[in-house]
Amino acid sequence: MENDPRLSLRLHFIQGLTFGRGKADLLQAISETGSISAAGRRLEMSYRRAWALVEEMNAHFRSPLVESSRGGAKGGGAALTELGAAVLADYRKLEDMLRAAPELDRLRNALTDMSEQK
Amino acid sequence: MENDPRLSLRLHFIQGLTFGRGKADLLQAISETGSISAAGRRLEMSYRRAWALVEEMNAHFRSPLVESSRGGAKGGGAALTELGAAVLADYRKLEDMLRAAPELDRLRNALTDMSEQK
DNA sequence: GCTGGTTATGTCTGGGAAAACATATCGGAA
DNA sequence: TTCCGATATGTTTTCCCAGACATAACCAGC
Repeated sequence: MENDPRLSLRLHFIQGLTFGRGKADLLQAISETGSISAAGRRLEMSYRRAWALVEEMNAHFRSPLVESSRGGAKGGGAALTELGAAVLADYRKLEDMLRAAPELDRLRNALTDMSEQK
Repeated sequence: MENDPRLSLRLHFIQGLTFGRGKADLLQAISETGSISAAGRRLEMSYRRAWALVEEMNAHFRSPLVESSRGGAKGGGAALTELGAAVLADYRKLEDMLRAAPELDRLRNALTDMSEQK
């Protein structure tokens, strides 16, 4: 009952900001692991990249989606802000809505059957 | 009543196939102009690119979305197949559904106000 | 048998994004 | 005061895709 690997939804707003499955999964992984680096490992992306995505999100939203702290016993950590959690939830809602749409099934059925291809 | 320039929806299926605003607009332009090259001009993309997109779509769907003919008085032309029209219509439906969703408004409102930026 | 506009492809190259690599910094705990 | 794991960035390298350019094939009509 994990996320449907066959589909992802990318929203493209003006001025180049996009928000899609990658950022949503990253937010979720951060909220579940408590750190950017652990989230990066889970999603098999470099810390560099995960951090860059977080920075991009924080910059494009009215207030940060992720807040982080350095140092300490565990080296630091990160967590979703209230807005971060809300954005993630809204995105998942849109995903669910899409997944439930009959038009999506029709589109899928129109695709070539890839089950036997590499 | 034109398409919302602030938003675009990209569906990403397995094996690298994506279907988003660009391909949808191209299909629509082909159906309205009757040729790939005219559609490309309208959308300000090279014929090379427009044709490549058509080829990609035709390859990934069970049957072609666009059928074309060469030569003749007008040099040739292209038109949507029944499936092509159906795919386009379904995609627009999904767009509309998304646009009407309250979650999308919430996401937009959470973005930084870009009205005063370059 | 030319003409013209279109479809259909091949090739080359520059730029930009992603990955790889490298540090610097932080601070609680032991 | 040393250590560790995490945050925070700078720099370099790789690589792929987009666009530019070029050319062939097609065919109704004149």
